[in-house]
Amino acid sequence: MRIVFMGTPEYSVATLAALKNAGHEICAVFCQPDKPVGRKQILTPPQTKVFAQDNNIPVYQPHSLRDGSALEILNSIMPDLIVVVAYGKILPKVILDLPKYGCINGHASILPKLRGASPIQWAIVSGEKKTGVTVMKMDEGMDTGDILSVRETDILPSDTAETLFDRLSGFTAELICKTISDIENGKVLPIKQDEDLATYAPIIKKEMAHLDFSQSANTLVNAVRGFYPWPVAFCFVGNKRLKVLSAKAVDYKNGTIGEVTDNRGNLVVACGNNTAIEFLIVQPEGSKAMRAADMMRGNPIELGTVLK
RNA sequence: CGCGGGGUGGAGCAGCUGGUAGCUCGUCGGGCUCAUAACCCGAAGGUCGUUGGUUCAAGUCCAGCCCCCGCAA
Repeated sequence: MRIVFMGTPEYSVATLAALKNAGHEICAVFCQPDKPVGRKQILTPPQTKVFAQDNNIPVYQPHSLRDGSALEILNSIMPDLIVVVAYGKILPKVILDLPKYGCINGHASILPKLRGASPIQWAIVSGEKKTGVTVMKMDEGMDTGDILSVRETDILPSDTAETLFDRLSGFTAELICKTISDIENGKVLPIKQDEDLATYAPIIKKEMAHLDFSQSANTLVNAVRGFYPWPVAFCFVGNKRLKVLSAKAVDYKNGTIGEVTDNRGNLVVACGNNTAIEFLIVQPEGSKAMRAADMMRGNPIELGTVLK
């Protein structure tokens, strides 16, 4: 099949590679423009662009899909299908309608749950027991298209957004390829989404990862897992930021909300509902990540200190 | 020139007013104990990021360079 692929980050690359390996003709890759990254603001190309260039696939990075030039390009390509995975832009109707088989999207949740930009993180943060990927026929709404196929996976206690990204990235690649062959064979059965069950996973802002110790320890642990490796859950010790990369719920002994109740060899903080959380891996401002016990050795936090 | 913290034995840190390095932990050996993130004794392990400078003498002052990190974007 003649396919145009739209996707930007590392997460999308697995699908792009799988499509190519499946023998499809990737006519073009669309991705976001190169962006300045990090402290040095080094202009960095998206991972899908790197892959495309390595494989001699034409790359387009339009700032907008609505100014006509993208449509012009697509018209000249006349793809059979457009595959979208984590592209980061809304496709206008004229583009949705252009390919013979329309546009399909791999979304990292079991729709209609967790529509939106950050379904993987929110699945963990909100304490879901399972999640998955959905391939849908795109329409004009945000992740509202008819469902073509689904694959589920359990969220393990050891999962973080990082591990889940990994797993779902692979699932998406497999499911997209399978769904495409089903489309070719006329075997797909589009299913409408139940609007009443829809939930949303908004784009994540750093402030959302600010730990609120009035919540219960399990909720906070979920935040730590879901916001890893970005933006990383954090709190403040005095006026110093402390990132929490790994934590677990432990038995509550005493202490008011946010109070350090154990600082001997480990770091335990009292949380809401008479729960307590132990920080395992932390990163003090200006330092690298380290075990909490190590930090306490060189920079102990006194018992009774209240973290915010 | 966006703001800021930092590079010291395996880990985390101290060493701010210059005179060859200290703390907590870990490691190794030994002891004590029913037992312990317990305690006691002993040991190994550091060209103090790098280059140059000031000085009788620099981890400690000065200049340049490299690297790591928080914020901001």
